[in-house]
Amino acid sequence: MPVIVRFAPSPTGFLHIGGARTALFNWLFAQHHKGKFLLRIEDTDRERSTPQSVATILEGLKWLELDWDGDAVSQFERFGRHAEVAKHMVANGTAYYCYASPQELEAMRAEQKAKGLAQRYDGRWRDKSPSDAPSGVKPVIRLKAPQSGETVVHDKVMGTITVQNTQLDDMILLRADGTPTYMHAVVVDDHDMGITHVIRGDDHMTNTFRQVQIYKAMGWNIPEFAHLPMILGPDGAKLSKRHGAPAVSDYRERGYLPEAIRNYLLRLCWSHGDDEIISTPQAIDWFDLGGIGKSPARFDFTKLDSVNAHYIKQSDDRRLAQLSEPIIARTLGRALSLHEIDLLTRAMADLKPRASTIVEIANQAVFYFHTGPLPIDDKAKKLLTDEAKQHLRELATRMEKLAPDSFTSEAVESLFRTYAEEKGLKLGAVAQPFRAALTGSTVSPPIFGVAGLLGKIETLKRAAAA
RNA sequence: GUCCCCUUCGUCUAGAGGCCUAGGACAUUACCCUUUCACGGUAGUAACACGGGUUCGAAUCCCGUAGGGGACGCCA
Repeated sequence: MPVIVRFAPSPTGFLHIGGARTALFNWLFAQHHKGKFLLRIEDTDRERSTPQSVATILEGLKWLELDWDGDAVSQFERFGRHAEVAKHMVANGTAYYCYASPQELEAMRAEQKAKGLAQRYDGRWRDKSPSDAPSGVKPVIRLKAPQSGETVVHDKVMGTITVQNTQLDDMILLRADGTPTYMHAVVVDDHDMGITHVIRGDDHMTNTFRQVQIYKAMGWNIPEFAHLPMILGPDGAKLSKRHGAPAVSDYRERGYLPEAIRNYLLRLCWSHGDDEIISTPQAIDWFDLGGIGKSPARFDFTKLDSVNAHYIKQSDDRRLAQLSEPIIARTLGRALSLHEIDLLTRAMADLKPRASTIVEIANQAVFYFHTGPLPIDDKAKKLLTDEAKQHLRELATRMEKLAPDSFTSEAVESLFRTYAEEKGLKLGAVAQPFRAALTGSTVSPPIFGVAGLLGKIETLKRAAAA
């Protein structure tokens, strides 16, 4: 039987990084088994669902390159089918109408809480006959859940878990307005979509018992379940806005590469021996439910940085230039010319080993593109002593003699080395002021490479301005 | 409160009763490389939550305790 999985976000906000992990695992599982990865938007909550959220979520998935099969299914649009199934359950005796008002139920729960009891629906309409129905009240449909025995779930991650049926109440399947509850809609949709494996966050773990009861009431096949442990913030609390970057789009803005996010997320709660850097094709080949751990993982931004740094080093220079250009443009207040983008691309070999995000690359690259006076930071200014400037002037005279065509990093370097040797100086004594003059900073890519890239005219201009 | 789940270095994890003197990665410390910062290389610090069992032998199996997370909506 072919594998069919789904990712089922509710469109009430952005794509959460935890949701991205769930999507990734589903996608990987489908790829591994050459099955299908479907997308279903759980938008039955009309109050909170928005089209913008749907768009944001789809955009996030696309950015992560987690392509789904077919069109995204809107759960809300299937409400007729949900009602049909609920009514069928009433007809076959596994569900019933309940006329209790929300206020009445709230009072019931308050009383249970006051008595220190578990808060559960007490089944007050379970055995009443339809003739007892008050007129003018729209009923909800509730599941007639088994009141004895136990419900067992064989989870692919958590193992076999059991709950006593006395712990579960008669949940609502269909609201008074005829729309389905989440619990009901998930089961009907998963069944109709032919979902074979339900892979989701373990906040749904205890819901699974109730969902299994619906499958059983309808006599449907129960899919396999795999519940993924939560992703926690660095402090061990549930990952949220407070931790800085809950949304997938945050990572994009901060200069992370999608393949790095995928690799990092994969390694949270899943492992393949000691392997850390795992390419996507390799991940597809290796991914299995058995490799998923049971305990929740904390999100570690530092480790993400190092994974990202790895993928940046591997990345194509042209792509990196394209990705960093908009950030440089924002700093400069103008777009880069094609010629400048070409320069940026050629600088990338020196830029990328010293950056862990695209944003860092961009920040380190800005100095190449200053056309006006170069801003020089305080540390760099201290390097430009009178003595250093004197050396720079002499060196400039020597550099003047190089033809523009032979103004290469090698040529400039050997010129500097010769000069330092003649004067009995350490290379750093002339290279550092040179760096300050060309980049305005004490930290930069190798300075002779910078000079070569900048070219004779710009290099001498900056040296003279210092 | 009731129920369900989880617990190995600071963090992510390897580990399926003897291969464990508990391995790897990130972080961290020292050194090497070096024109700066990085990259890279070498070495080091650092963990089986606690208490009982079972067993010749337990990080691994069982039972408690503690801590953490989740669920208990006409939200998803």
